[in-house]
Amino acid sequence: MRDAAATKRLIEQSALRLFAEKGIAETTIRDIAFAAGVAEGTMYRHYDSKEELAWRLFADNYADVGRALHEIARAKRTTRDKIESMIRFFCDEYDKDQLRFRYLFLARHGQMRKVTPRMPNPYIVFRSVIREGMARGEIPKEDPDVATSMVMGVILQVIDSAILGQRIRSGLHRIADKIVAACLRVLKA
Amino acid sequence: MRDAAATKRLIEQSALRLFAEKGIAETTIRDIAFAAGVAEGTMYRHYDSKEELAWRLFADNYADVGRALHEIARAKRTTRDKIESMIRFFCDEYDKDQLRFRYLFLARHGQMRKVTPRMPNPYIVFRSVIREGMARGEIPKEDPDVATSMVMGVILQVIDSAILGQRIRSGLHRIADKIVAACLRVLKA
Amino acid sequence: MRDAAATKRLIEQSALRLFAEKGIAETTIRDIAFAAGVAEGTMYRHYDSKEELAWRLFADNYADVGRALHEIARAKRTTRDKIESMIRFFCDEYDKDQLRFRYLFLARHGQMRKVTPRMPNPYIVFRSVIREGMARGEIPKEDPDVATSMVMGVILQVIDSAILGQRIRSGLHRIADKIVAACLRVLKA
Amino acid sequence: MRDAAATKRLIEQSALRLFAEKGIAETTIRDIAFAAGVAEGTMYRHYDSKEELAWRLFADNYADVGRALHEIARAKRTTRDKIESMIRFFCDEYDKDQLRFRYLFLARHGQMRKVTPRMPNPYIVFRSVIREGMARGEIPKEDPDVATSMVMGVILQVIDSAILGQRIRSGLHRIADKIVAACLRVLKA
DNA sequence: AATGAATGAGACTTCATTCAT
DNA sequence: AATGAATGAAGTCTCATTCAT
Repeated sequence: MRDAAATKRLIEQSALRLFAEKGIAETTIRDIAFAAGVAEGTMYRHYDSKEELAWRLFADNYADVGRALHEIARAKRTTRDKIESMIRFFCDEYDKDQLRFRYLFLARHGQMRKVTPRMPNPYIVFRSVIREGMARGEIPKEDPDVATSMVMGVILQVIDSAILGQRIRSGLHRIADKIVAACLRVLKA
Repeated sequence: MRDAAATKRLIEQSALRLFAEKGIAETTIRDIAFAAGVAEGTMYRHYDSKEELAWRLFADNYADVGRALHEIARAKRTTRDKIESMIRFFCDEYDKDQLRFRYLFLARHGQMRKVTPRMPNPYIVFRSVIREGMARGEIPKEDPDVATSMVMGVILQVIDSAILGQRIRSGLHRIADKIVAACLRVLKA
Repeated sequence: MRDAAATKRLIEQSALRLFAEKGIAETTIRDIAFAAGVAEGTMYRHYDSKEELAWRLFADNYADVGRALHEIARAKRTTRDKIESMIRFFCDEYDKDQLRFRYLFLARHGQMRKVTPRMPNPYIVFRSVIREGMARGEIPKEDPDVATSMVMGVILQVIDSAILGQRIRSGLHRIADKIVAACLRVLKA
Repeated sequence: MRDAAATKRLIEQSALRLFAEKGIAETTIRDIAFAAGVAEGTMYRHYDSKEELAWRLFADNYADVGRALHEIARAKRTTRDKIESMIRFFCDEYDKDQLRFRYLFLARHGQMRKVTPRMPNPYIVFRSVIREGMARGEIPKEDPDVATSMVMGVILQVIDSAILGQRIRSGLHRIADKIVAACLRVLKA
């Protein structure tokens, strides 16, 4: 037997890269197959459709990040420490695997409507940390969704600039401190 | 002979709405024509292609926002006032015409690579205001691109949450104060 | 404008012929388009899918035959006359337009499950004539579905032999008398 | 090494059922393999292609019926007895194994062109019985192909109604008498 | 200036068949 | 003898674009 799992992984890697670079609609099955070095029909042994492939790539990675953030937050005591380690995680992951983030960003608007509240979710994790911080008095009370959005905005937009523009070129670890500090100021933590 | 300008406007409105709601690739010429109440071929009287239509809709709106921000910034003296009025402008505009912003957001990743540095550009305006503030000593010095990204992140992500999730439902004018304050804290202004 | 109705008719004629000659599954859209002298995409302006085309071709012709039989039966008084004129109609129509019948026969097993009881239906017309004859005492009573099936069998199988084998070559009008007589014997009318 | 013959039988049973229920073109190798509980490639150990499988399933069953009818006809003296026992055989077989008949019916139009005159053939058997009856003066003379078609029509259409519609639900043995009587009337035997 | 029927390239997808194991 | 992953030809269908009216 050939190794089906290896082939699947190959397809996923190629698809993730092409989707992230060109967009989902702009990437054809043929592109993916060619990049993965398999036949066009091979994808369909692993996914029902291109749409499903795009969704799985989004959902799995999105949930993975959500789960990882959850663990990270649990491992720390204070809200400040939680926020800090979560942000550092983002920066590290981005540095390690830009494509993954690039894809999550790009696909966000299109795939978000399929996200169910049940799925592990980075936004939710951030919000619960912030809410808890407010409840404990470590952060001044205010609308948690607004606060969460602003904090995530700081992080994500820096990443976005790194992705999109040639604005930010260096690895994010070099500016992680600044991001952390800015976020804490946003929260008045 | 009918009023060509009116037809064009009709097409643009319909296209903007559909692009913003479903995405560019997911919207067909037929969809647009049907929504505008014109024939399928009519768009080609006014634009060379669907791609050009999407681009013009993006570029014109993007430049409009850039120009408006530029004017607003010029009208104020201090960096704090500039930032504040620019953010209020964003919030007001979003409240007035969500579709336009939704489209600018959605199309961003796909169209951004075509943006030339020459075009009036919201990011550039923000950055020059921030740079100037640093030069004048109103804001502590640091990497202006990082600072600009963080500030824009705060604003844009709040809008994004308003667009995407059911996180933020009210008009943005109600939370404009908070956004302004947070941005100023980010800048330590 | 080009004449859409004429194009549609062209497509239908070509499709009917090819379906009847080769079978539905064995006929490709390309075959149909080529035979009709139009582009492959043109069919889709008139039908949503090949399946729908096959169904419409079946359902419309099937209902047409049903309606015609209904009129023919109404125009006669006695059961014998009704049966006779219906059978002659079958023979005449087959002689005039073999393809139509060939297709109805061929597609029967595949399409029949989609036939709703509401549609005009040759079988139903025959059965109601036979039932009425039984009620009036012109035909001995028995299970009307069995009687109807047997009568239709006589007619249809002769047509089938004409279609399939090279068993029966002449026009059916030459043996219409025999078919009529046999059917009346079957019914003991 | 497993029992190849058993595997083959399993494949044939599954294929016959699926072909009869859904049609040949609508049944995939994967469907058959799944139903038979074997791997997709296994069919190719026993048949060269799906087409061959469909053909063998048709031809073997068709010839079997032809051979059986031949034996049955030989065992009787008078034409009436021959016809009667042949029809009862049809009814019994249908009651015993509907799938087989269903498949023979369904595949008829598609496979018939491959039938060679050499093969044992139900139609031929019927015709020779009828011809012989005419020669012996037991049946009035007329075109034997027309007569054969009409007789087979009576039988087959009753079976068809049993297959297709919900017209005839009971076992055919209950109406075998009626079918026999009707066929003899058709032949004026 | 507009229409909308027609086009046809190219996308997605299916599936009979092959082949390494 | 069987497996099931992989193939790739061939099919269906979409849709931006063209063009006769």
